[in-house]
Amino acid sequence: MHPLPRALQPFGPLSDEEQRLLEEVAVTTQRVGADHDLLSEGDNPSHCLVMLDGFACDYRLLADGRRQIVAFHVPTSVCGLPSLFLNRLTCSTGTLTPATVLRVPCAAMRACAEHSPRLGEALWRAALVEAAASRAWIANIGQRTAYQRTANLLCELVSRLRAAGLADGFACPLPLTQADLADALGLTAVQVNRTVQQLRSDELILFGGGVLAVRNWRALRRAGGFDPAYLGQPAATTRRKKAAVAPRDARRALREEQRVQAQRP
Amino acid sequence: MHPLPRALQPFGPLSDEEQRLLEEVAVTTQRVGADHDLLSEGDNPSHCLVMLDGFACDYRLLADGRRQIVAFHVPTSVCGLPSLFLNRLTCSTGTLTPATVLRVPCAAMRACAEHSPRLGEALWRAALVEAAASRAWIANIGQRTAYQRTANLLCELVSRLRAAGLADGFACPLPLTQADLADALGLTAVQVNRTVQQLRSDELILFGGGVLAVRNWRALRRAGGFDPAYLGQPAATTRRKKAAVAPRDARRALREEQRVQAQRP
DNA sequence: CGGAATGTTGACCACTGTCAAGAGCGGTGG
DNA sequence: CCACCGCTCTTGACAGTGGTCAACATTCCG
Repeated sequence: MHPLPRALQPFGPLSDEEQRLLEEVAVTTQRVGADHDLLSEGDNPSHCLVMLDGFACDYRLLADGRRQIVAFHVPTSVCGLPSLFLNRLTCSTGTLTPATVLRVPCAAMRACAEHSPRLGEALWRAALVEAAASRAWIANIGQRTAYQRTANLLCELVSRLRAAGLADGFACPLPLTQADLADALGLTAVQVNRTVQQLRSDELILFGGGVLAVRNWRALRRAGGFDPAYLGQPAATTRRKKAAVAPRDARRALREEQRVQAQRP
Repeated sequence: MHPLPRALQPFGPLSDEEQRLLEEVAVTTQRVGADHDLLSEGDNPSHCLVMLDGFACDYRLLADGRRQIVAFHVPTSVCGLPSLFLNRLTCSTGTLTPATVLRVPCAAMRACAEHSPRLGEALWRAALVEAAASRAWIANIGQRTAYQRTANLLCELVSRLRAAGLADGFACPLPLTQADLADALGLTAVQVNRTVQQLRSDELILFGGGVLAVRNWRALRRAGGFDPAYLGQPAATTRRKKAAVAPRDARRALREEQRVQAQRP
């Protein structure tokens, strides 16, 4: 199947005609090397992109040169959706490995969306799922320890690579350096190194040579508190119904409970 | 002006007819108390919301009861855009103070967007600006110290409240507890307390009694490395053109430069 | 065969979390 | 009117996660 309709398919079924429409829109591909900026903060790009091959990320550079990666792009990901309707990007997109991308003119993409509502909805869902992932990313960095964070991120990457059909079971290509992971996790490369070693010695993963293999998926998920719901994939497990308690009360009750249990012995 | 068109106006000019359309769609308001969930993770709500009065936030609860706030909603904010096209929310929205909200049926909102492309684009921009804010939030939490983070968040809040017309110069209502800020910043309440005190003693802010007053806007902005571009507001200052250097090279060069400077004395 | 990028390790320490207690303040009910 | 209660803010002591710095090992590539 053509890469553009395939990239949007997870976000809503498309008719044959809609697929053909998309195929006509996206015709130019581009090969770029590693560490190459595909989209730059402040630009007003005329194209958005589909990753055909290679890995990329969205990142923001701080004044002191530190880099925060805010999203990863794996093959089949659509990048640059903000440029469809905003005239100034607020974060950059760069490759992490050599990559091949499909360039899709924004104007044509918008025209398609206006012409076919279902296609427009698919684009909406793609953007909203990405936004949901960002919010999950915030919670990951804001609340979890290095070990938990790393486990969680690896879970996300494996899930997405599996969904993209790039994994062999729970093993997948993951040509990211530990420094890349560090910039994504808000940690230093040294700390990521130690954390990865611990994940290895806990027999949760194998990671090296551009390949990640999960040895114990359940344990890795639990370690990272990973819930795939935000990826837009149907949850594999049954969701437990949340108690209908006001949030602050719930937390208070929980703390109370823990205090009581602590007094128990 | 009616609150719904006013909420969307910053994201694209609307014709009189489009404004009237929106007024007809949004007719029911709702008063709720503090700490009340407006939208819950896992739900498929039939309405999205416009904040008329009061403060709210989007948050995710972790398994251990910790809360990460991923976005604040101030009066005039639109909440719940994801429910327009996703059938399962992945984060909750709850009030932080008593609040009044306008309930907008999702189906009607979608119909409006389909009927009027300009209106649809305004919705797109609203969602994309929110997504951009999430990414900035990630960078804030991932890379900055408590002091910088807090300064940055306060800058964002003041900017948005000013844009909403709720500020008097650089003073604005901000009825958030230090615990709320802590949950937003990925810090503890104790640490936020100490940080706020430092911001006060540095004569950057006054904060208390539900009011925030910025005493030194430039210094606060510098302290937080705040760049308002992502809020969709035209940047107040001239943007400096970024050097056309590959990111990794740029960082390497920067580190090199710092090392050299460190050797200087 | 070098040289650069990446991964690994150790020593040290600072920022931030944790725990605990107390102060101030406003609301509520007797 | 006052006492009480809960929430928020504040402060101190202490601990620990993770950062910094620096060196070395290893792999990859031209």
